[in-house]
Amino acid sequence: MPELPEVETMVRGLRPALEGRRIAALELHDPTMLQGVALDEFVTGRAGAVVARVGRRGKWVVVELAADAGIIVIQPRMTGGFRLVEPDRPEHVRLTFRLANPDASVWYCDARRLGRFLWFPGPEQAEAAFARAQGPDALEIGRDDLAARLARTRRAVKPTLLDQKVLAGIGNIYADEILFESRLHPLRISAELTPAEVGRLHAAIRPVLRRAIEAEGASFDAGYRTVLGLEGGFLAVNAMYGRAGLPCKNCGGPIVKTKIAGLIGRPTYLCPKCQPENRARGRDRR
DNA sequence: CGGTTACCCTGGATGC
DNA sequence: TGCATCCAGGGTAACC
Repeated sequence: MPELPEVETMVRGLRPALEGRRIAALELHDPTMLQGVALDEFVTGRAGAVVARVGRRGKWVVVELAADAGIIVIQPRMTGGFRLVEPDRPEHVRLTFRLANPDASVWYCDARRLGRFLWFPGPEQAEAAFARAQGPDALEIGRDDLAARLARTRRAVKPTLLDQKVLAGIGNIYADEILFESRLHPLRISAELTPAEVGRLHAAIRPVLRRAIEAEGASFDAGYRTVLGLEGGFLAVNAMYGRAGLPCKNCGGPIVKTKIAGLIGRPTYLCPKCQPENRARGRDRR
């Protein structure tokens, strides 16, 4: 579920609960979700550590510990999220941060268990892992950098936006919002976008993500919630996702839900009129 | 290298 | 009502 705005909302909610606090114990309820470090080392080595900082890297949550206790990375993937305040222990808890003085628990919950926990002994190792998996953050990438990365591939532009190595943070919901905002068809060839089109695309990314962060993310069904268990409000104000058959906010025509090549089975929402597949004056119209 | 596909999981919604 | 099927915000590995 969580894309950049949802993860950013989680991180903002986690900071006051975790930063400066001592972890009395880490409880890992599903060891198969831990990667790259032995269960025993992960758990025993973190007991007593103090959380120095909580941050975000693309769609990953980064928990930096003080005094050489290393860096915990949590990838929520599809159904992961955190809970701070619940009347009872929430469902599907996979990792618990137990805090002392005063006693408190921060729960990581993940119905489908697709999420992953990583641990790195220091910033160098964490940086190396980030660099291996992710390009620049979608909120920070410059226009020229984006242009160069698009020029490098003949993939369709939507799969390129979803490739975390190109830029980090955009997922299936926000890719559609961004492409609509920039009036680009998701199947346009990345390397064939004109400088003006790349400019529109770049100009759309930050405002769309910022708007979603203000709304505290996008919630539907029993999926993503804030750390307080509240729904994010983005799907009440968005333009595309989940709006098949409803009027396009630009032209009033019906929004189409479809599947496109290059993505496994994920839905794509677009307005065929506002996001034409062929460039208006293109000569290679088929 | 670039691109495609299977697969990891489970719960909720939909269809018969 | 009960059961089968489909669907989902992500990411990796294997393959062509």
